[in-house]
Amino acid sequence: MNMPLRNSTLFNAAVIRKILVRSPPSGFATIHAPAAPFSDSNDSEVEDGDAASFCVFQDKDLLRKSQSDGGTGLYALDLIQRGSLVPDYNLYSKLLKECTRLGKVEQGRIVHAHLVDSHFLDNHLVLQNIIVNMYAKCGCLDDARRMFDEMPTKDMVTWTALIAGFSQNNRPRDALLLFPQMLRLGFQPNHFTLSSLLKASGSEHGLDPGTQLHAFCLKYGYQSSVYVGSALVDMYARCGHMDAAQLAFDGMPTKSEVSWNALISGHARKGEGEHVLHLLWKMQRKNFQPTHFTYSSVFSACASIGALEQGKWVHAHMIKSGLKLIAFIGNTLLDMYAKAGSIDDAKRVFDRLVKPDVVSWNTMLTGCAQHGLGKETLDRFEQMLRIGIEPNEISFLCVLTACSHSGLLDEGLYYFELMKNYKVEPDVPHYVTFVDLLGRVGLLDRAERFIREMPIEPTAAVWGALLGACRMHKNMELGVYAAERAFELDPHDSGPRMLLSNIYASAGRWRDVAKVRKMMKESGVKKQPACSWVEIENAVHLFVANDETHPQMKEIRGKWEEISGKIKEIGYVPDTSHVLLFVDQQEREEKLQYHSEKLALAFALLNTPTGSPIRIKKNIRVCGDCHAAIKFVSKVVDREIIVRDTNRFHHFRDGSCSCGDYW
DNA sequence: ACACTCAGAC
Repeated sequence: MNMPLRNSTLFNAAVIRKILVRSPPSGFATIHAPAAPFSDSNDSEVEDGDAASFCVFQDKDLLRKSQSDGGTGLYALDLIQRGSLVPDYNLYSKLLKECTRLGKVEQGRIVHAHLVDSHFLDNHLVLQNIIVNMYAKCGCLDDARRMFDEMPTKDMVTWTALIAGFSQNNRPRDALLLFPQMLRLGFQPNHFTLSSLLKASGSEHGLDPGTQLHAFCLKYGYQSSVYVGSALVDMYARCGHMDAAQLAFDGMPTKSEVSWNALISGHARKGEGEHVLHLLWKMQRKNFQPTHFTYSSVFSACASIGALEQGKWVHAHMIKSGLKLIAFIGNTLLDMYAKAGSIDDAKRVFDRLVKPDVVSWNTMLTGCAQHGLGKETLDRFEQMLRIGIEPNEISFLCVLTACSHSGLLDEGLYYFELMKNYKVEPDVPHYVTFVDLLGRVGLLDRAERFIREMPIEPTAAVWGALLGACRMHKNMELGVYAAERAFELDPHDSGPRMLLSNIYASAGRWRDVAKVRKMMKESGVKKQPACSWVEIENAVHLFVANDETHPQMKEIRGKWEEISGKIKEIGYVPDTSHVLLFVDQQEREEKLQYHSEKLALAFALLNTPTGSPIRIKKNIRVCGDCHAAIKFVSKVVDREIIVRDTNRFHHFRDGSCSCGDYW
């Protein structure tokens, strides 16, 4: 007799029996009615599943009664147990499928136990498969595996259910390892299996498994399946091979929204905002409706290039299309507004989320921290704890970043300690941020000691943080030491060398500057070219230092000269220590004048209405001279100027900056 | 009768 789980320790039989034989809940009349089905809500992510699960009961009366136990169907099981409801395959499978859909494993376990007890499961491959699938979908992979192992006969569905479980629950290795086993036993993968396996082979292990699977698909002709095709597109995109992804996409005989989304999200991950917007437009022209996935990718693409206007436009488009603002997409929308420079819009989106999750909170915290709202970040974090949202490592990283950006030493110390209470292990980024905090407030020696006493090996980034602090406080000796440590650990990063040459430059040690530059050249380290961009009327304009190529360059230079004259009148003195060149004072000043952010600013002043805020994005940190200049400009033109650099936002208004000259 | 592909915070 085949009773896979009868004696397994998976279930506490006593407990289950107790639940099964308990008397039906009383007082139906006092049970409050479920939420009105048509209540107006922005967020429809509220599980409507409880209502749906009632449909397993044909009997209206039974349906109403079953609501009393939350619609889980336990009441039905009671009836089965008492013999007043005769179970059949249909009822069992519907119950199990509902449990799967709603993620209610505990209820599913009870149904499972019941099936075991009643011997209904014996030799019933299909039901067994449904159970494997239920555990796998609910993330109980050990249970799924156990069930799988105990099944004397399996078919492709069994294998696929387990493989899909692993690949959907972030265990790609386990999914891929099943493939050879399956082949060895003579099972031939079909398009169900292959799409799951392809999903599991995105990036993590390089291109190898993916291409092998691709060969498999070709051999058996499965590449024409929409599922397999989309999974192929996604796999190549995740491995960073967008050309191969495009090829796979073009080769699909029939496409779906999912195929488009896989392609779009690939480009979005690469930060190719323009192209993503182009694809969104193209997708619609081909009569495919953008879905939540599509918009989510598009918003994150807009976030990465800081395209606020285009993002807003897409947002409006989404609203018009009738898609609701569910948490799924709300988080990326929130992130887009925060990253594109409008923290107020971000807050508005956050306030409208009905069920903000950890990710929503973290996104909001990051936004506040990056906009220099240190106190607010901490307040929100405390609020999050009060509400009972469990903070994770990213939450703490946000909090530490906020402390660092706002120079809140005591708070930083407190939260670093607090991590223990929430069983969050500090990782490299936390150490980097903490060193940054100590360094900024001038505790350089303490920062160094902290690095030495770290329980994990410091990385180049950790030393880099100390180096940055040394630059700020002009401590050359320690700076050089930190730079050397950083070089050792990561010879390919140009960051530490740039910082070091900055330190030398600000001390006027031009010889050393030259030495570092020579080193960089010899080791083949390439400095990332600095650029700034502004978005004006749905177009992004990009500038590099001393740019000559922009069609409006003459006017731009003219504008800057005019502004530059005005700010000098009210006290701006060019700080030429940021120009690392062996040139005379005059020439240095000239080079400085046309840093990319200044060009972008002049361009924006020329092309935007008076009084409107100006948003500039930059791919490296804003230099000290530009920072000083922009402060004066904000006063002279009486406008808010928002600059996003790699780390944070600077809000310039009326001659000062939100970062408190501290970045 | 059961199984598959597409978002997000650092």
